[in-house]
Amino acid sequence: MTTDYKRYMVTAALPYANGPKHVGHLAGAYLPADVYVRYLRQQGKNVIFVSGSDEHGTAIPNQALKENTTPQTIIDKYHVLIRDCLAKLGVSFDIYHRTSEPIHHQTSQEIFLTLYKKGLLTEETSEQYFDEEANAFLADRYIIGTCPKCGHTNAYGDQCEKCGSTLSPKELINPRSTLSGKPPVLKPTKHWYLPLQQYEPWLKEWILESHKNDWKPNVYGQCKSWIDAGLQPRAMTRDLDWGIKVPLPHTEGKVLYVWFDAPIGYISATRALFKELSEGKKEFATPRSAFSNPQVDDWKPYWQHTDTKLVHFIGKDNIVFHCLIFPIMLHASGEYIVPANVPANEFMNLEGDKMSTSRGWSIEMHEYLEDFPTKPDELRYTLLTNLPETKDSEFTWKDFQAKNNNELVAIFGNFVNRALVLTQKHFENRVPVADTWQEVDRKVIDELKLFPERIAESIKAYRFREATAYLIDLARLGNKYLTETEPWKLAKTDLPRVGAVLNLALQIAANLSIVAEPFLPFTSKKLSEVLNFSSKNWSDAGNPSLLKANHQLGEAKLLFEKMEDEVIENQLKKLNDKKKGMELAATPAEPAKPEVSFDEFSKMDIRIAKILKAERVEKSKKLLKLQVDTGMDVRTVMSGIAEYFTPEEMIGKQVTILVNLAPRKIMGVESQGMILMASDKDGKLRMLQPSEAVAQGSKVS
RNA sequence: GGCGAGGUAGCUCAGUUGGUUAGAGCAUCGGAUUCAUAACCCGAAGGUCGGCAGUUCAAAUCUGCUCCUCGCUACCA
Repeated sequence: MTTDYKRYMVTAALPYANGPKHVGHLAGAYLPADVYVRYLRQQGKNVIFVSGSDEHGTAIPNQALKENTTPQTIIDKYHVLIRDCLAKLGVSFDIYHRTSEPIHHQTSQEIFLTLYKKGLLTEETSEQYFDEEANAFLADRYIIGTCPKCGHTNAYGDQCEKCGSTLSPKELINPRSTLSGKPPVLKPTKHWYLPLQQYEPWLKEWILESHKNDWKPNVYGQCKSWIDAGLQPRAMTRDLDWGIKVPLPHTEGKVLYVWFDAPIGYISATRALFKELSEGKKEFATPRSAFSNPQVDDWKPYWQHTDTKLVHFIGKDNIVFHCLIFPIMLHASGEYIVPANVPANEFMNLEGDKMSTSRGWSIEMHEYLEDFPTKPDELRYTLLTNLPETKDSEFTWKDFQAKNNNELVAIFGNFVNRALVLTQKHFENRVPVADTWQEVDRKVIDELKLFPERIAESIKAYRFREATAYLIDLARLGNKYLTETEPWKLAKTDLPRVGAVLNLALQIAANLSIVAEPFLPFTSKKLSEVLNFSSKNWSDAGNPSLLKANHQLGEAKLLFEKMEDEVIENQLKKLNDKKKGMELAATPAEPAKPEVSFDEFSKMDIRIAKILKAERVEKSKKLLKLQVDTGMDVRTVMSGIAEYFTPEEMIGKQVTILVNLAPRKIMGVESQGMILMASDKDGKLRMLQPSEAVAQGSKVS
């Protein structure tokens, strides 16, 4: 795949504006994308890098409910927060847009209409929950009920926050509307579907055949899995009042599915970039390249010409949308190109556990920036050396400290400092003359010349961790050179030779300032100032005579500072405190279910029973088959508790059972009753037992 | 249960057209050095490449089975 591309269109996943984003998101998409793009710019390539806030979908109004405010307030708040954090961390978008902007609504509707007019969307009427009192279809989030997976009584229709399962409203037990509190009714509603299965042959050809070798195994594997499983028509519209209106008549209360419009946000952002450039505005745009005489329609080549290389940087949770659904949309429209690659990363864990904003186990970007406002590169470096490129990786604060102290300070910073201090001491802070090169110098120069290509190869192959390691290796080369030539000793006897050595050491430093730019842009800039050398052109890298003799150097300063144990201990403490805080905050009792009468309650016959036998159920992860003595009889109950209890520990236990629940066949076995369990906030189940043993069949009332 | 991705040195991770003593960084130990933020530089030690079987002259790498982790998905609570 060495096609000569005329331009590059690089996207980083649109962060969902329902909350702050953590460093796992950075490691997943934004940092690798930024390194890639910065490198391309240094190569003088024509490249545009876009992202923006994803502001539609059910979770936004959901979050608004939680924060007791409006969806608009939510997106305004998090759009600004995320945008500013990414900027402070050096992520160099040409534009950071947002999907609530009119131009995005327009673009999304255009693409929807293109598909519609080509007859590529199918109309289907299905049964959706409707609140008769509020006279509205209920979005998934407006339906609450008992989670079928963990028994949580206030699960949302799209997701159970207790166990994290993705749900559909119809799966909920005892659904009720959050608008009226009443049970909703099923009512037919019309939606437009994209028949994904029709594109299977194309997907097989495009991904399974032509990208077998150049896409990452994790990405390719997941695509194959989905394709092999058989694709289904997917609804492109929803009954919802928050989002982009469906551009067809008689569709009040219907919007485009958030996953339809979100990736289109990349296109809208590119459009917005050229619109602003052509009008001389910079509302969202922060162009990093000079665009000569930009026109409104200049976005088109980036999305429509086959000599453009389109690359999506995302986390693994987005693979199906970026590799299958969005490409199908683009392909089906007949007007757009599809991505050349989607180098999705896996997830980054934190201190041995999964990162999660809601559980408080995370390092949010804004939190890091508050505590380390002058250290964006230190975070970039730690993340880059440990990106989850092939499998989930792990961030620890101790590792952060070690990488900072042992690599950035001791190798990179120290090398530059050594060269500068010696130059100040012996040559009045000017680049000394290098008369002749000796054997040792020539060897170092030969090695130096290899670095830019080596680093570039890794970047081009999306191996950013490896590329970052090569960067440090260049500083290592410098340290080794100084140690071998020992200029501080020669200073007493052979000053011209010292000059030659320091000249070359400074040339290495200048090279570092160029090749470090994609990875450590702030350090690169600082180093440039110290050296009074500004070129960032990649083509200059590898050159051993970037700095002319007698060139005046700038004021020396340390590039990095050591991090003490205390700083790290504070962060660990902070992390644990935050987690505890979140657990407490999550504890408040959930709102009660709708009132029931005594008669309704007394219909339920709840008893204490003893478990006589318990066994696992073949082919089921969650079910135990129990024989229980109810005092009246011995019966079989299927219970979904296998993930929390072993059969052995259940035997002989007294539990609470609903005995007059209608029997139901589960996995081919008739279940006569239901074991009642207390589900903890993390979804864990606990038996409900009498405080002292009672007779089997004792009534609970 | 199905599918996908992983399981390689104390830690974090590389390593597939199968081929000589399996690599890097950090940590550890030893040496050398003092220009430098006690940093750098050199060297050593450290691995049944999850397990079992098979194909092969040769397996971390291919095949089958198996165990463990993660993700999606299914039965179900």
